[in-house]
Amino acid sequence: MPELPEVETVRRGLEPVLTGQIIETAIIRRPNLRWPFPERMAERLQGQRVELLRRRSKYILVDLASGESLLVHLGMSGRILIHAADTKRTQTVHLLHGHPPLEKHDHVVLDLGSGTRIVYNDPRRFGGMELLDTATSEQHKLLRDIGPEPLGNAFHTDHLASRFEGKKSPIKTALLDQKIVAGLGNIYVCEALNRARISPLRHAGTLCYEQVSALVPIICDVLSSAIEAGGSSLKDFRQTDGDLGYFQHSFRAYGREGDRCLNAGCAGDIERVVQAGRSTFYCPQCQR
DNA sequence: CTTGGGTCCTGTGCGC
DNA sequence: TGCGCACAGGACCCAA
Repeated sequence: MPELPEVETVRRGLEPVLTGQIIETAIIRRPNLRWPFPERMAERLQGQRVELLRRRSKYILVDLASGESLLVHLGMSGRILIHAADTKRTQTVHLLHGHPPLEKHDHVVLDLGSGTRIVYNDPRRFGGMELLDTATSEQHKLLRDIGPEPLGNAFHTDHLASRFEGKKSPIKTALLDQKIVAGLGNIYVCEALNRARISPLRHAGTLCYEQVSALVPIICDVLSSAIEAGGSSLKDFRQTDGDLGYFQHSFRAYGREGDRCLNAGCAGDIERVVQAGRSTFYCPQCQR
């Protein structure tokens, strides 16, 4: 599910309610997600003050006063929802903070000093959590090999061109490779390639410098626009307040099989092919 | 080293 | 109505 824009949307939703707050209680309701939860995770979270919320690629990092950071990945179906303390319900139902009952797949719950409750829900459990040292977080196994942030200064034509040089795999696959550039997933790769009019089937090494140069700002634009729209909601994704993202209304390729290509002057139709086991949507007419 | 395929897991929607 | 299958936003691991 969540690619960089969705993860950034979640980070921005959490930032104002988590920053400066104390995690009073951490409830961990199963032993693992994709991998086991860290040793004594609840104890290491409880009583900690949240200093900062960061994002690296598709990971959210919650920096704690202890010098550790909670790393969270949402996998395909992960969701984080914020439940504000409900004083009205607290009075009428005599609950501590009036939170609704937990649901299926609510795996981790953080109760804050403010009474706000943060709930991590993930039906498919492809997500994961880790606790790592804040100071050396960039060197952690999960983060150290990840390529530059696409919205940062290190992502530029020279970088991408050198990573594509001699590469035999299709550019679609190359852009999904987190070691080349961080945060892109199936949707935004399809969208960026359609807008750049580059075929997803092209071997990455065959792009000329001018094409790479055109692609870089298109990737930035697609991601920035999607963040502004609160991400894309296909089925599961929700912002932290439960709202839908709405960038899916701006899709020009993803999920539009059989529909007309929206690129200026193009009369082609979007087709679906499978690459490396994943659907690719593109216009064979204008994407070359 | 690179590359492609299988795998983890649950839910939904479709054709029959 | 019910069943089986395909498919879903990710990414690790391993064989070739």
